[in-house]
Amino acid sequence: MRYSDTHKQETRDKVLKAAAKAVRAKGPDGVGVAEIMAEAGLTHGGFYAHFPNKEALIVAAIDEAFGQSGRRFGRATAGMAPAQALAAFVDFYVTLEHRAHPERGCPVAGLSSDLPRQGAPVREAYERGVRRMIERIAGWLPETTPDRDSLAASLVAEMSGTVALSRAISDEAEAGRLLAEARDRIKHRMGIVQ
Amino acid sequence: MRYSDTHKQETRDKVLKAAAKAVRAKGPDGVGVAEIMAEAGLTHGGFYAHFPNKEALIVAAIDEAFGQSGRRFGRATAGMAPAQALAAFVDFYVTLEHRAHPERGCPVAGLSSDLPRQGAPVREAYERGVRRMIERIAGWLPETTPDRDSLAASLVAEMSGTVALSRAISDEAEAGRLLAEARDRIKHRMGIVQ
DNA sequence: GCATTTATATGATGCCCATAATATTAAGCG
DNA sequence: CGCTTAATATTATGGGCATCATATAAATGC
Repeated sequence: MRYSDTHKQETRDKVLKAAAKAVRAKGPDGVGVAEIMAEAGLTHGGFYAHFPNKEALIVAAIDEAFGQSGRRFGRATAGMAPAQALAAFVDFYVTLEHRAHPERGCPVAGLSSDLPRQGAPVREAYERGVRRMIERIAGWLPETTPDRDSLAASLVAEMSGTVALSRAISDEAEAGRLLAEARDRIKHRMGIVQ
Repeated sequence: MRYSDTHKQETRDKVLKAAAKAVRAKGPDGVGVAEIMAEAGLTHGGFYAHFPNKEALIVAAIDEAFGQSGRRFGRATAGMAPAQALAAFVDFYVTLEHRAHPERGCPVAGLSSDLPRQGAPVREAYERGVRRMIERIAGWLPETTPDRDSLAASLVAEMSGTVALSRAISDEAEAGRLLAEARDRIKHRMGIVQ
């Protein structure tokens, strides 16, 4: 059927958003084409009209996932001075909310161990996203900070590692304490002594 | 065929070791029973004489993997005073060598994003291992440290997060710099200012 | 040295997956 | 208004997987 000019684009977008969610929830290999299409309200047959193969979808989904969580963090820190933005970022990232929702969370926290096993195109998409995240944080650090990129990478490692670790702790209250203490330590390390 | 009394035990052990390796290399869902049995020099049929099902093998493999890397770290820090052991641990963990070999590395760095998707028994095995690792590190921290367990957890998060992050950086030299800088920062944070 | 026993092998079943070929459907042009 | 065309659905194919039933083989006890 010949749909409106924008229809295919809209469908592609729905598929992509479903994939970005599913990929974070179940990992690139844990999710199926048919499942994603169903989530988007379609059947699996039409998939290849939108993407050449599953890997291309995963690449696009990783980009989309980084884009989504980037925008989300952007909103949480909009209009703030660098130091405030940093603190707000930590308070937004290192939380029980983030622990509970990998499907809409940061791919670095949710996909770190899956990615090394993926093919080169997927790994490259992930690496691009990681770099963007490190640069964003580096930009918030005082210009006088020695080795800003290195500190930013270290902060990304600690924040994502903390959220990942908190997901291994089954007791929610205990995980909450772990996250709260980590927030304090991280902000302290950033030079934000509150 | 009736083998010597210890033969079945030995076979189980070979299967388990193959699984501990494979699970870290490919993730719990990325590895197949047949593949593991082949790695152990057997065919898939005999598997169910050793384990009731795949999940039971994964549980045992996670325990074994934590045990292995625990012993490995134990050897790297044997006979050292706590402060030296801590430093040696960091120098052993946060390395290109560890980045390059997930299959014999720490499960916290290599399986963090896979685990939340596993069934309860597997998650419990992982949680036990994580706790043992945190306790080991806490035991090395000075007794005067306030909140030793919390600092230990924070260090585990940063170390495992750093190794995981370094696996996303394709350029080895750049990954090497990231790891070297992280080692310094982590030891500094532990109070080991070298 | 043969029968019993038990570890491992072979082969089968049923399910899920990615991909592809073909069929169906309806929007909008003529 | 009906034909063309493009978007999506249906169905097919081939492979991989966990699990299980059955077959084979060899070491020990008699």
